[in-house]
Amino acid sequence: MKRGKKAEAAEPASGDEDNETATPKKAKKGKEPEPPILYEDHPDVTAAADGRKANMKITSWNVDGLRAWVKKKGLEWVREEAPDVLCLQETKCNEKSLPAEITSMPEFPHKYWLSAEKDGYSGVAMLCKTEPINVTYGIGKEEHDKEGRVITAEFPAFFLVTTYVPNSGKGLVRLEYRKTWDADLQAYLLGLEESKPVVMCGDLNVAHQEIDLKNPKGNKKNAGFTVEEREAFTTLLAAGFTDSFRHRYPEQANAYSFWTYMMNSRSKNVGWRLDYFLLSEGLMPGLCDSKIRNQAMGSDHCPITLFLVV
Amino acid sequence: MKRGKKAEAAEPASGDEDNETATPKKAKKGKEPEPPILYEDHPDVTAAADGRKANMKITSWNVDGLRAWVKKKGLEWVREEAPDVLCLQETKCNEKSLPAEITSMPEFPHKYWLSAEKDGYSGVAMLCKTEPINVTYGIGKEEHDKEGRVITAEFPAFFLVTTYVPNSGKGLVRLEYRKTWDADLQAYLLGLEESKPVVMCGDLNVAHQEIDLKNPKGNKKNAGFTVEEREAFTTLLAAGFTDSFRHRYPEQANAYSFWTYMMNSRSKNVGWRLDYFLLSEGLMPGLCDSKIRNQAMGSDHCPITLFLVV
DNA sequence: CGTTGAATG
DNA sequence: CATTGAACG
Repeated sequence: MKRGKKAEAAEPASGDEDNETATPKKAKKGKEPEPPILYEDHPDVTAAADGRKANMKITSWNVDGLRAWVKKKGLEWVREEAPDVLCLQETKCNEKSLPAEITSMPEFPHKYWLSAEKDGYSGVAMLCKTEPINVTYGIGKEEHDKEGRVITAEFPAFFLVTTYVPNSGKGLVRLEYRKTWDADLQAYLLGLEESKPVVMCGDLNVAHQEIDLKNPKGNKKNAGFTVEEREAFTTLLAAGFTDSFRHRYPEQANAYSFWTYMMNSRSKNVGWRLDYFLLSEGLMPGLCDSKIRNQAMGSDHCPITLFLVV
Repeated sequence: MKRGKKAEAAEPASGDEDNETATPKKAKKGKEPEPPILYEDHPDVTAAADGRKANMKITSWNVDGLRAWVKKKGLEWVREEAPDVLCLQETKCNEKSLPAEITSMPEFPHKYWLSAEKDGYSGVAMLCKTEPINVTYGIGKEEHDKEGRVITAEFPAFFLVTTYVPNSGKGLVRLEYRKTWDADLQAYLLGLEESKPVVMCGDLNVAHQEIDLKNPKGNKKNAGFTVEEREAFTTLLAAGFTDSFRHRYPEQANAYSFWTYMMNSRSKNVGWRLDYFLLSEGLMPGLCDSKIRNQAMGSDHCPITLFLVV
């Protein structure tokens, strides 16, 4: 496996995780600038606790419109990052309209696309350096599958599932649908796990705990931070999945992967952590690092990257 | 009255109109570049045949979206042109969304806006240096007036009507409505004329004769060059109006005011003359010049300018 | 605030 | 080909 420059320059894991996970002193006055996000300054950890080197680098990014994101040089960042697998959400692009810059990308000879019935809505993609054993689309329920939200790739040691979870909408108009989705997705993942461990990544459209968004108090009635969405996430973790970022950085505040375009939220780091890598129990010993690439621009989400040994 | 630099630099009318109206030799081979449009190189004529100097300069422009046109520096051209009255069509903007650049323009202290019921559709405006005696909106028929297509300003010596005539649509789906419109507009104009002569300007959405568009043969079934639209225009002229440009330049070919954005039509001068100043009989002795400003960019139409003595 | 297709021209 | 508001986020 080839890895990107940053990964190759990184030192192996060395017991310095305590520093990385230290919570910076919280600014008490509302208008003061937030403390820097220290974990981002740390080099990627590319070996597991047992010393094995990562052999799988996976990046996930909600691109909020693939065509605009390509124009904004999203692919140049991807080339630098050089993951083995690139998972994209909210492509909003059917296969016939894909820009040549991405369909012809030689770094990823194996490309999988899924779009919604409705044009310009939802849509996910997975691009791979090495060919998966098998690739499937959707989760086997027409109600969900017409929205183009899930691609599953089977690799020798695990399933990789990328998903764009339905937004519950303004006024929570789609929260009921979302609850059906959450139950059906969990059932799907547990089904997969009967044969192999699973990595699930993507825009899960929920901030799990108060630490996962800037303004928890004001958002308890808003899509992405309702009790229902948060509890479904808790239930999924209880069923055997681990939130890899939070596992690595249990106390890290101000670490977000989404900022609304409105009100200059990103420059003020008023954000949400909505993008995740969840890992089955069996994969946890191989977890090297789980990072949020909050400097990468081109969407209202930033990419996240997982380093894994399998 | 203040006039623009170009107008003040122009010599008075001097009997050289024959040169201005000479038809350039027509290129016979289809792919050869069209001859230059000679009349455009001539200075504006700012006096009438009887020697009186123009005291009214009126510009009309279909801006195809006022907000985009402002961003494309349409107003800078207007400042250079410095007309006494500026008539705009297809503003596609309700009054609350007007850019400050135009609502605050000191050159035109008197501004009149009309938009369609449907947002982002149709809409006309009239901006004046001096205040009209009276201004009215529409032509008194609800069916037409909800589309925001006519503003009438009464000046001491004449009515000025600016209009955006309904397009008959792809497949002529709206030709029947257009025929109603053409009849009703003519009735409206003749009603005005009973008290004062009339100048009507705007996007009339018809090329009158074969000379008025590049490809007459191919457009006989298309909106803007159907027999019905052309005959309605002929009927209007027969009722006492004169096409001021064609009167001044009776043989001038390749003189267009509209080019579709498609197929690089403008760079090839594959266009239509759709924008007009029509004058009542009584105003004809005061006609100085009627020009097509085909160098002005910012829309798929270019502006036209009338010089008049009243 | 920003992306997308639909309507309109 | 270009502008606009609607849907969605």
